[in-house]
Amino acid sequence: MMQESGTETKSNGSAIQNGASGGNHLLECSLREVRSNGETPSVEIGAADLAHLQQQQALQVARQLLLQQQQQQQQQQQQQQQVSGLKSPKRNDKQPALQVPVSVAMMTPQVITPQQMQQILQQQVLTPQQLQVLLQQQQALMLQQQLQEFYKKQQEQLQLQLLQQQHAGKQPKEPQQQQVATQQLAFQQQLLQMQQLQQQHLLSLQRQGLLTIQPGQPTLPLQPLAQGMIPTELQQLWKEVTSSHTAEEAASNNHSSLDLSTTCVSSSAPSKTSLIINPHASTNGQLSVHTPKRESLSHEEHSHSHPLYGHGVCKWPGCEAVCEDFQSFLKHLNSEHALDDRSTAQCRVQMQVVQQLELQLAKDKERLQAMMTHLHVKSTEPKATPQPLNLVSSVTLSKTASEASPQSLPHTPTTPTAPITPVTQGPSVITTTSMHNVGPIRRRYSDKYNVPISSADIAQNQEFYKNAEVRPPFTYASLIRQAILESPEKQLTLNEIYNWFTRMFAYFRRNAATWKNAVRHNLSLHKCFVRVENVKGAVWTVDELEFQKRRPQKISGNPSLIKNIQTSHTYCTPLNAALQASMAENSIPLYTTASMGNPTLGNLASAMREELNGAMEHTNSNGSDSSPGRSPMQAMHPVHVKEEPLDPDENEGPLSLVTTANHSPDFDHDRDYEDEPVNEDIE
DNA sequence: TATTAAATAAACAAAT
DNA sequence: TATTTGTTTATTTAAT
Repeated sequence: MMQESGTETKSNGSAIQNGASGGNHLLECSLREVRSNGETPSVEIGAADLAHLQQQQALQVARQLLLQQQQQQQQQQQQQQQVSGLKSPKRNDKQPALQVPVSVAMMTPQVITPQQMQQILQQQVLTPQQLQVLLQQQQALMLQQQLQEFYKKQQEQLQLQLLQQQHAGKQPKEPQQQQVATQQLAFQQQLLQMQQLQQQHLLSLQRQGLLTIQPGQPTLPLQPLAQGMIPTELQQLWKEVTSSHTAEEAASNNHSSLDLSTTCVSSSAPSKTSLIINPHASTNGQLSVHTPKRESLSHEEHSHSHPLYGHGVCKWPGCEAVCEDFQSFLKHLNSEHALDDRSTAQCRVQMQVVQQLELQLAKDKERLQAMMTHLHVKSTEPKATPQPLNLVSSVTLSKTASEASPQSLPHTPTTPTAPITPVTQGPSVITTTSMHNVGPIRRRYSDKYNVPISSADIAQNQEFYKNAEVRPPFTYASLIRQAILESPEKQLTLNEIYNWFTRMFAYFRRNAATWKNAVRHNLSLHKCFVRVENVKGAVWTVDELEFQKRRPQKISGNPSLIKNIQTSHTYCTPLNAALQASMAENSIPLYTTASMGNPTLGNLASAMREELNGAMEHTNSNGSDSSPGRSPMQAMHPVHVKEEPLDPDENEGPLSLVTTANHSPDFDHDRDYEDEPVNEDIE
């Protein structure tokens, strides 16, 4: 099982390399896709033959396009020398389109002439961000134009072929037209993939130091990316972008360019819109939010924390020249990485690198989302396995499962733009510690301090555990406490606790005798649970002080974890805000103590506080002072944390559920499972 | 390796 | 009497 997942990860991680070297595979995949989608059995020529033919044609045409493009560029250069500023008014037309989301600008696609571009650059009316947007737009436009041209030719050829077929086989027309469309799609895919492969190949070569891009190389594979602009313009653009910004700005800059360029390449889905700059890119906020900062720009003064300079080394890709100080670095930068074709090409390569990474990340995110959704859905389906579903094994299986079974989730291609934040990898639900659990689970889940828990996780996890028969990674004590704290009066009868368990966790809808016994055992065992005689019987309450006494488990060997904890500790207030926002986002009713007497958010905060306190105690444990009360959290909810020696009985282990189970929409409707006989099926 | 916490199982008693 | 509730002990497992 682990091996499976391991290899999965591995193959994912090396996707870029695979992409670089496995071009045929990619093409085959796309062709297979196309075939499966649009195969028309009535055509005499085999689909494979056609595809092969088309592939060759596509290659030829692509080569022609490259040559034409170079010729065009030369012509443009000549024109540029002849004409000056004739079309300069368009510059003003273009500017607002840049400030507006890119997609708007793309609605009236216009290729800016090199002259215009030069003027824009010279007069510096645009911010570097805008310039880069412009750059991307131009590339996309040119690419689109060329593709259109390409499609025209392909269509002509196809029609010729089809005519021949008609004469030969008298096939009905409709399927053939469909085929034409399908083939066009295939061509589009092929061309894009070819470009992608070219770039990847070049990238890998360059990375290995096997290739140095020389200016003016006639068949430079990078050329297609720089379509529509002469290298000098690109360089100027890039100079604007790179030299006039702080590291931070440069980072966001990169990001925007990345989004845009990603769109050009990420068109594995053969849609025309994929050639247009993705609206998603403009919604990232990077593009429109930026305000012009030209006034304050003096290039060298800006920040010695140059993104291309660090630890005395030039971080230009493939350079690593040692520069003693920032000044020498700047000299080096200007001399070695001046505005030439090589630097420009390297910039493009870097952009490709980033965009590939982004692409990969997006894919993996989508995959994760699908996995989560799959598990969620799966749990509602009749299950073949009598054993409680093990989360990790499910996750491990989910990929193969989703691949194998068509009934698995609908993949949503629009996921990247969906409001659902992809679940943050790591500490939340899926923990490697929950492995191997089959049947009675003895495993303890010590991910108690694997905070921070993202609010999205919380919402998702809650629903997840509600529907998936996955054992929650929380101790019984934590769960019981949570159940009690969620109740309006902070007290529950045993039966109500049972009901909460079954309501909130699908896992506890079976093996009732076992877990109920455990619940009772925990209630009796832990001092933090206080039995109170009531009119209608006995109820259980939580003694928070006792609960706080629990000895937190040690955090060891994961500084990043501790760091995270500290971070979230510090920013717990924003965290709460984010939490609310997220819950609103996810349409989860937000119960507050004030509004409904339900302490959901308060509990959540307190739960987090507890976890954080515990964590902080331990991060400070080498010192004498655990000082748990000084945190902002504590300021909000002053709870003392005793530091006396602890009774093992009071120790509580893995927690952090509190956050999970808190936002149940039907959270205070005890009726859900109240009268239902709990499945006592398997014993 | 020893210790500890948690899960699990089970015996038992009291209350319902 | 049967079931539920509550307590306690023992054992196993995993983490530290």
